[in-house]
Amino acid sequence: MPELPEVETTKKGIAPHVEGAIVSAVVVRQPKLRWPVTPGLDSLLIGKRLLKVERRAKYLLLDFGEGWLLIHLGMSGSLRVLTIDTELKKHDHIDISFTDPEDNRSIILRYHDPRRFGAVLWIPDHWSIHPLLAKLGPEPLTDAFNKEYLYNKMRTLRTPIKTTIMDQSVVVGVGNIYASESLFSSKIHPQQPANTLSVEDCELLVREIKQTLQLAIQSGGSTLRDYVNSAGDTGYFQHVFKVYDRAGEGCVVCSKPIELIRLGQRSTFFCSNCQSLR
DNA sequence: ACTTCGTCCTGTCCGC
DNA sequence: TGCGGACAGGACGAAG
Repeated sequence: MPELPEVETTKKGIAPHVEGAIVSAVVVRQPKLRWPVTPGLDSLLIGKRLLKVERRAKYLLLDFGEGWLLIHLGMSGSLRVLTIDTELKKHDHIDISFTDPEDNRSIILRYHDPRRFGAVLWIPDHWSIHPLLAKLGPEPLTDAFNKEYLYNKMRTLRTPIKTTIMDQSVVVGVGNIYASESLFSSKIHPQQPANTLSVEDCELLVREIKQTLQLAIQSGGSTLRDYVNSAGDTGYFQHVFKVYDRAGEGCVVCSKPIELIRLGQRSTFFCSNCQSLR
C-alpha cells in the first residue's frame, strides 16, 4: 500500500479541496472491499460538511462533526480530486461529490482500488476507540516515537527487527518499502531479533525511520504500480530506493549485490556487508 | 501472551 | 501466443 508517506501525500492533496465543502452525492459502484462499504453511506453523508481531513497511521479520517469517514487505501488504493467530468476507469469504486458553499464549485473525490484490500467505513463514535485504531502504536514523526519508547517496547520481542517495525502496534506507518530502506540507513540486519537492539541502535533506527519517511513525503511518496496522488501523479521516491526492489544490483555504499530474503512472507532487501547480523 | 500463517482481490510478469 | 504460478505497497484473525 500506500504506506505513511503516500497516505500523507494524499491527505495534503485532498484537504484544500474538500475541507469546508458539503457532500452533495455519493455513488458506491463496488461495495465489496476488505469489509463491505458501510450501507447507506449516501444518506449518512449527503448534506454534511467535511470539517477536517486527518490521518492516523495509514488511515485517512474525514471529520464530519457527527462522525468520521475512515478510508484505508489497502495495497493498491488511491483517492483523486476531480474538478472536471472525468471518464470512469475500471476499479473506480466510489465517488463522493462535494459542493463548496463559498464559491459554489463542485468536485468529486474518487476512490480507486484494483485489489480491493482497502476500506471505506462510517465511524459514528470517536475514531480513537474504534477497534481498528485503538491498539495502534505512536506516530513515527512525533516525539512519542523515541529511543526509550522503542527500546522498552522491543525488549521482550524476539521477532526480526524488520517484522517488528512493520507491526502497527509498535509504530505506525512503516510498510514493506520503508522498513527495508530505514534498516539499510541504520546499518541493521533485518533479521536481527528486536530484543537484541541496544538503546543506541534504537536511537539510530528511530532517527532513520523519521528521516526516511520525511524524505519520502517530500518526494510525494513511492509508486511501484498503482499509487498516484490526489492529482493523479506518481510519486518520486522510488527513484532513490537504496535497497528496495534492487536485488542483485550493487549496494550504493559498498557495491556488494543487494540480497533478497523473505521475512514474514514479505520480500526483504538488504546489504549483507553494510548490515551485518550481530 | 507471543508469533506465524492464510486470506481477502486483481493485475502483471516470468518460465515453460 | 497461451497458461500456470508466483508475487505485489496491508493487516486481520485464526492457528500454533
